[in-house]
Amino acid sequence: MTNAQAAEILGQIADLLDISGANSFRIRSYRQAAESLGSWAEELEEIYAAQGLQGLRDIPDIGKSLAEKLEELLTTGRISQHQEVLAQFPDGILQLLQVPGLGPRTVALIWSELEIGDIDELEEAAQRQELQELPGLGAKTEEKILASIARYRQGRQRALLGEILPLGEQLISYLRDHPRVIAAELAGSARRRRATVGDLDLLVTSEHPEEVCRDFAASGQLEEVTMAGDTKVSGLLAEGRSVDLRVVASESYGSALQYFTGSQAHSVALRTHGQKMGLTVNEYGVFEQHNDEAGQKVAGASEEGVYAAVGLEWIPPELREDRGEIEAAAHGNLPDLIELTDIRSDLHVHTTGSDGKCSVEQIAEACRQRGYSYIGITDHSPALRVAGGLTEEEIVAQIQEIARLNERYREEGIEFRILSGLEADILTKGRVDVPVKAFERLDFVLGALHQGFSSDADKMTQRIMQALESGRIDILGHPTGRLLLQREPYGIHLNEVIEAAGELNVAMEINANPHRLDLDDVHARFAQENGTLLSINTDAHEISHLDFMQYGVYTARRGWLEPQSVINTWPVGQVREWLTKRRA
DNA sequence: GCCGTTTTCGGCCCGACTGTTTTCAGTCG
Repeated sequence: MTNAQAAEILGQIADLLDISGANSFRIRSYRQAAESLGSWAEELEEIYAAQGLQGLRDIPDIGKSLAEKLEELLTTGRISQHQEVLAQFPDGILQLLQVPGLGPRTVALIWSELEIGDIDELEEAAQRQELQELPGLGAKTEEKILASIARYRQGRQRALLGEILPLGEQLISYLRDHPRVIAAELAGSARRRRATVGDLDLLVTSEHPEEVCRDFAASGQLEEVTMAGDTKVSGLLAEGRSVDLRVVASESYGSALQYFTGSQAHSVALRTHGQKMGLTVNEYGVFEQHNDEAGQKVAGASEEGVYAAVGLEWIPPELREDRGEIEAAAHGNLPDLIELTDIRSDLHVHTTGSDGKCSVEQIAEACRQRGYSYIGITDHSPALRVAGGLTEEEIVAQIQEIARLNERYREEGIEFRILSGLEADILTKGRVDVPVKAFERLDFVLGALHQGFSSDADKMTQRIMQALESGRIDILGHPTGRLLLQREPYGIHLNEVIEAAGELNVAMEINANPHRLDLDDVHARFAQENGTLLSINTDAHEISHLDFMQYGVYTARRGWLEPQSVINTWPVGQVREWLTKRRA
């Protein structure tokens, strides 16, 4: 039972209680608990094993009642209340809530009146125009529901940050060029740099909002315009992504930016924090409260001003998930977050030696142009034949080639070094696929799993542990094997692995490929808190992939990482020292 | 159902938009 699975069950209870019309604050408790669990790094099973019920209660938003329900879940594999509320409705009812525009009240209505319990039935009823007969629904709502169903079926609900961020930046750049636009900024989860993004939120300030809206709607930037008002335009990109543009006045720009950046949980926490100080925070500004009446406006034009008005340092968007950032900002304890410019190297790079597209020299040169001072070449090991794994002789030959290149850099007075590495397969039983002679001459080894993903969590964990304990691995690459929106992480006891890596002085990778981002933010943070080192690498197979580094850094920032926790922000001498000490 | 700078009861973020209404409920972010 993972935390994510437990969170899913609490979320389902919340949804079902919502449909059955339960007390809204009770429902919210389940939602908040689910959210809290979803971003809690320590596994429930471990917490419960070590500290019992009290340990569960120490998790934010888990009180007596929910702790007992989680205990039931951990010991019996189910929550009886969950089964009970599930039994009240047909199986497809939760899916109905996924249709945009359909909320719990409407779902409850169509279930009680028409016994509609899944999307197919809903679509048929809408086509027969039965929905518009219901109280509170009309022909227009019915049409909207049909359109929503079509969109729901059309595709993925979220997209990779790596796909959507460039699109968003292109739109922002268009808006900034508009003569009537004073400022434009990407908001929403894209600004928070979440690994996946639902839709794009664009925020603009202008003295002539209607002109900006009109021009944006007519610009052809959007494939389809679904709503065009005087301060708001909504539409779809060719890729099917929905886009919302909002135009606000300058004096509210900071508040609006804060509000549209979210997360919702962060905004709620911020407003609650403001309330305690007698201040009302909304998207127009921060206002003094006088007996329920809105009073003097004290901030709103800039985001910094909004946070300052409620006694907080400005909080970087990546941290705005209600994971303790407000308390940290109140005490001046926000982390000194890593930045892209802190990165001095990339320690996971492929060449034509295995399955890469360019030579050692070419990729080294590209890294040098990006301002790095060293890189680590890590082609695949012999066992990974499908990816052109190097033989022992080829590894030795590559080491010699790298030595020659380094010699040339020295002669030419260029401050740049190439480290000889290997992406070694972690085989069954934890054997690390690195030939003995090669191991002695390699600067470092990045270990990774490429097969046998389906074995159970205990076995997988043991396999990784053995590999770590062998001393043959300096960095553990893409630790969970997840592929965003495609493949779940393989079942391992990740925290045990992170703790073991900390003890054995092995660095955990944040693989910066936008499909992976593995470790994720939550576990990266756990690693740093545990004193485990990290390494942000692109796993580049061609030169353009080196630009993935930004996504790794975003993930690291979302995990509260400071530069000193990340080995490839260190000078090459420090990395070499670390490697030498490790091997000793 | 959670929680405490209004601590063990009584609150719980806040506003816009839409559609179906004639004063409001539902949904969204």
